[in-house]
Amino acid sequence: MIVSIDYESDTPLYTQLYDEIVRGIASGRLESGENLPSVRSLAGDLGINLHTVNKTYQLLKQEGFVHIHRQKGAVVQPAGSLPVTDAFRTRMERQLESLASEALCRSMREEEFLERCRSAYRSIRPQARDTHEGGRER
Amino acid sequence: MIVSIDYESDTPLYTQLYDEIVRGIASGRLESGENLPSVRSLAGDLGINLHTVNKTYQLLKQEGFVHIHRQKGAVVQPAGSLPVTDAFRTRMERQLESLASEALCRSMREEEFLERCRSAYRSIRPQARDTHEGGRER
DNA sequence: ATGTTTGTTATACACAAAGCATAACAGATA
DNA sequence: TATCTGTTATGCTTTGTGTATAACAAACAT
Repeated sequence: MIVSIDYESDTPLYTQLYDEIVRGIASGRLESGENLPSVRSLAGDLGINLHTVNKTYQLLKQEGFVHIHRQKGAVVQPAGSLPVTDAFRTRMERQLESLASEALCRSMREEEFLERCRSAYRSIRPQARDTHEGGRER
Repeated sequence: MIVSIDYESDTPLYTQLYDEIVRGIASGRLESGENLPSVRSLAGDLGINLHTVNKTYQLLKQEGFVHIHRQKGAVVQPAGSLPVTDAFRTRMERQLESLASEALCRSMREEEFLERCRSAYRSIRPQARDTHEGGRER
């Protein structure tokens, strides 16, 4: 698993790490049942503190993306096992409306806005044709 | 102009204020050439410090949403005057991919994802039919 | 001219978040 | 038993957020 961290970014390290792992799960690069590296080894590879990685893992556990067993480490949950919660819906709506507002201020038309949304979605799983229920990976 | 601030939110006050004003401009509720309230009066109305409002105005000025003249205060720039910068494109792409990743993990299909994007866009300007070039407001 | 309102700048302070360092504990495994 | 795992506990520094107070300069109304 390759993760890249940007120390210049203004987004916290644990948030960057969280986003990258969620993306990995969504893309299928991190398969269900796979083990994430231990907090110590990942922290060592990235050159950051163990607690920063641990904070990321706690968030992932809290959101249901991984389960954590002692000694086995963090294991990726099946992608379809997570529901679309109200909290996620609300957060998504808020972020989208914020983006749409700025896009409108820059006179980006609905077409282009939606095209960018579509290409963002497809950039995560370029190979997926219709992957909603079954969970067929490859 | 009505702005609501949530003190319980984890997003900073100046960011909330920024988002609300940008939304106001995008929606047309804040028209081009209109004056924003002074930093002191808005701070007074919201019950927050003048510097917090000033920080928001500085951000808005920096991004080109308003111009600031002494004594006249902050005036809203015409909505079409802002270009789609590379910085905005990059930020939009990053946020969309992050949202799409989580949506995919929750097995939200492309249809629903795009439908939510569309409804977010339209919720900003419910009346706009095709407002791309001319800047016809009403 | 004078006083008021405007944005602007400068300090200082309190509080929380982020990140790091170090250490220790408990469970699982070889 | 030794080693790896996640976990918890302190302590510390740096940065971001928000407030408080004060002062300055430009524009405007009287």
